[in-house]
Amino acid sequence: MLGTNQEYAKSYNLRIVLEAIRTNGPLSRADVARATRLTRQTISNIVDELLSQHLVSETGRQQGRRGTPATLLEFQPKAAYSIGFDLDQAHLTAVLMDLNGAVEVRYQERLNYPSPQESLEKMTHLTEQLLEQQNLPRSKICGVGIGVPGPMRMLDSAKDQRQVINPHGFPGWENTPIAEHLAERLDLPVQLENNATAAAIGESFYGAGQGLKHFFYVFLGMGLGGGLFIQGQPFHGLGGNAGEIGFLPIQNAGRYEQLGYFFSADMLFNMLRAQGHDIKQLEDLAHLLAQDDPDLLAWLDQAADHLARALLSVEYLVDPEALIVGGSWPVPVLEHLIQDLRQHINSGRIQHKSYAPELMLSHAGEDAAVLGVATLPIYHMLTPLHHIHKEAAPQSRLFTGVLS
Amino acid sequence: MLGTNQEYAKSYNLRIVLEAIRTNGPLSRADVARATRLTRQTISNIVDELLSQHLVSETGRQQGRRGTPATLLEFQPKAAYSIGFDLDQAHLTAVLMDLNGAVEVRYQERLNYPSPQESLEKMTHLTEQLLEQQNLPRSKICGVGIGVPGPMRMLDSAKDQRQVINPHGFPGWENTPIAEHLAERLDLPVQLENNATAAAIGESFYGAGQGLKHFFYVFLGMGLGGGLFIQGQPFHGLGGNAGEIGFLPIQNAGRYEQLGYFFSADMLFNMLRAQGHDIKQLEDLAHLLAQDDPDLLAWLDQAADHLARALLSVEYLVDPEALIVGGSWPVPVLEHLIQDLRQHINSGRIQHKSYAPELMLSHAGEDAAVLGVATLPIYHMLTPLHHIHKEAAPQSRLFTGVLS
DNA sequence: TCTATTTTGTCAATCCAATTGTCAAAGTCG
DNA sequence: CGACTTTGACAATTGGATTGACAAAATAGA
Repeated sequence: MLGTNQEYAKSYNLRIVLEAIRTNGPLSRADVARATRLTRQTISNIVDELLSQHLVSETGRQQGRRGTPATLLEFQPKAAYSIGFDLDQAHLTAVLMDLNGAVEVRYQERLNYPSPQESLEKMTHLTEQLLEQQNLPRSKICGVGIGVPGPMRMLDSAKDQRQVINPHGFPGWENTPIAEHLAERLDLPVQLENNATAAAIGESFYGAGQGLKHFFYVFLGMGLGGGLFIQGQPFHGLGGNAGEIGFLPIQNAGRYEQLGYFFSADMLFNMLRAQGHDIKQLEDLAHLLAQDDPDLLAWLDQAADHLARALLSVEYLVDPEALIVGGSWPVPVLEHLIQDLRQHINSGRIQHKSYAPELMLSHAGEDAAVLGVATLPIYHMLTPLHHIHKEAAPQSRLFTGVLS
Repeated sequence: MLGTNQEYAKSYNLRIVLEAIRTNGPLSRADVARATRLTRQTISNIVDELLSQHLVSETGRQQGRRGTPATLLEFQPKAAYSIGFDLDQAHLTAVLMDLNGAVEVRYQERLNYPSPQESLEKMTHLTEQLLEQQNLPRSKICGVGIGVPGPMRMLDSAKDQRQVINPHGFPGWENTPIAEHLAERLDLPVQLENNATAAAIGESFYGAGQGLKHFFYVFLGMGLGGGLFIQGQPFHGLGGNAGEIGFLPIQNAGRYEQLGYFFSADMLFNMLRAQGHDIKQLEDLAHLLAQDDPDLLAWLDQAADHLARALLSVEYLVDPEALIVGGSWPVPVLEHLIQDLRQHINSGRIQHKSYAPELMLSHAGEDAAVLGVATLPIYHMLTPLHHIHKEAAPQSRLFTGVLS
């Protein structure tokens, strides 16, 4: 229960102005003033600060209308960069992206259940290498995001601090404060998030979720994850497990089973191998689908049936604008699943509803997780503060003078 | 995407200070300053305004510690009153309550599917009568809340304007702008809410939900309703139907059925009457339960089984702190249902979780709906603004000078 | 008992960001 | 070409939080 003051109001306005230019730009100062209901003078002052930080630039003038031609302001995506690392049981994927989400460098390495220590080494080394290769000063990196599979534990709900716990089928990672360790080594702010939520954040910032207030994100990787977006913000719930539909108990043949059970890639691989298929990784599923393999199709259909029921619950409980399906599955397989899902959901939706959430495919493609993870520091730096009281200060390394 | 300024920051601080005193009072100015991280001087100024509006009063001094004895400030619940009307197919219930939620007058009348016109007449008349009886000037009424069963439609999501649509089994009420009509007649601000959400708001403000950030409220009346609280605020979703679990499709014997079907009081009454019981209204169920009536027990158990699955979905999707069960059922029947629910939920929760939401009974008792409805205007008047931008102005009639 | 210390709440002055008002510049409309 | 619009900056004002100082009133400890 904290009060606020001018300073916090200012940092709020700063972010609002920057966000307006970023998402609707190019805009003139007068445009921004109208959009935010602040005065032109106020916007002028704020824009001066943004210009001096090179977060926006003046690009051209708008002619054709009456009056003085307006000076157009544009967001400068190369003002800073972000690094994302996505870790799972079999890969380390890294990405360097600019503030617009454009990938400058992508790197991927196959791993075999890496330990936290090993991962830490690799991430440290990769970061230094990236900075050198791209000739970027450390001060231009606004932060590092790490994505891990599986649930997190809320350590300090005020600070939104979280830790990895019990990542499903990923031994050695229990209770590892990996973000703190990497932050110390790199002297950069590091954010940790489970890769499903990170993908949802990425989708909301750059992808299909742009502009949506409420949506649910289904993340398909080696398992099943989910992320819930409410009021334009990721929602974690009490313990940080909101949206984790992988653990959802559903009734199957009379007894309860976790929904994630029907989406275990390991189990699918074993089943397919037993049928004589040569399957090593998720990418291989695209081949099988192209051949209309009946085993895969049957598995997909059953999975869709169960998932559809969970999504119906989401629809009626949360009443969202969209259900977005993404993850590291090959895109054709995702598309097939979405078709299946659509059928199952429609047959379950009895009530004649005047509207229904849209079921759509993630824009990010198979790299949804890394892209999401890399947006974490950007999101924290740029997103408008939703609470303007005295604690809502963001921890962005860059532009602390401006955006804090 | 709106900016903010000093004025909005001030109205925010005003509410924060009042809320601190209301919920944690009595407090000294210095206490409030520490709690809000504002300066003592700022608090002094704000408190002066609250004193002049009689929203708080100075009550005694705190001795025993070092230093000047602190002047204690206390919330003044009689500074204003609120009127609530709960309408359903068979009743009109009215309540006059003070800002602490204490009921001054309660009135109930049995009705038989009243039309909007008839209800409007009755509510207008009752309001005038209440004011006269209690000798209250109109200016002391901060607003009127109306509760109706069934779903609403979001008319203007920015202004949170909503209308009744298709109330289940309540003909003549489709698309009725009842709130606007009553507001015009009474010249008072009127808020409309479905009674399940209203009950949840009441519970969060005065009852078991006090202090909880995220909870789900199950409302049992003539049908099944629900309300979702997120970040301490009622959450409506895109179309205003979030939490409406009555429409949730669940699988039963191979085909989908709406969850509300298993909670239809009309169908229960018919069934019990066919068994020879004399049942007219919900209150009569208490008798049957006291006799351990097997028909009722079986019905309750089946209902609990289905509801438990929905609540499991809530648990895993939203990760709330509590699930609260309330409504207009007799309290003993609610208690029995909760016992049943607890068993069913525990048997479904496979994952070994380190914590689980608490399943609890509403504090409000059988009047949960009216009490919740009457808190609507109070909630809107007192609750801290969550968005401090230029549109978040509250429409409270009273104290507009202060709290807007 | 007396002094040092702590704490409260107010007064006065300052600070800071948004607002108001004005105006020159630069275009379009008729 | 003159009337009108629109932009963006300058200057002065406003309003609310902050800072610093202080008197008053209590307790702790000698």
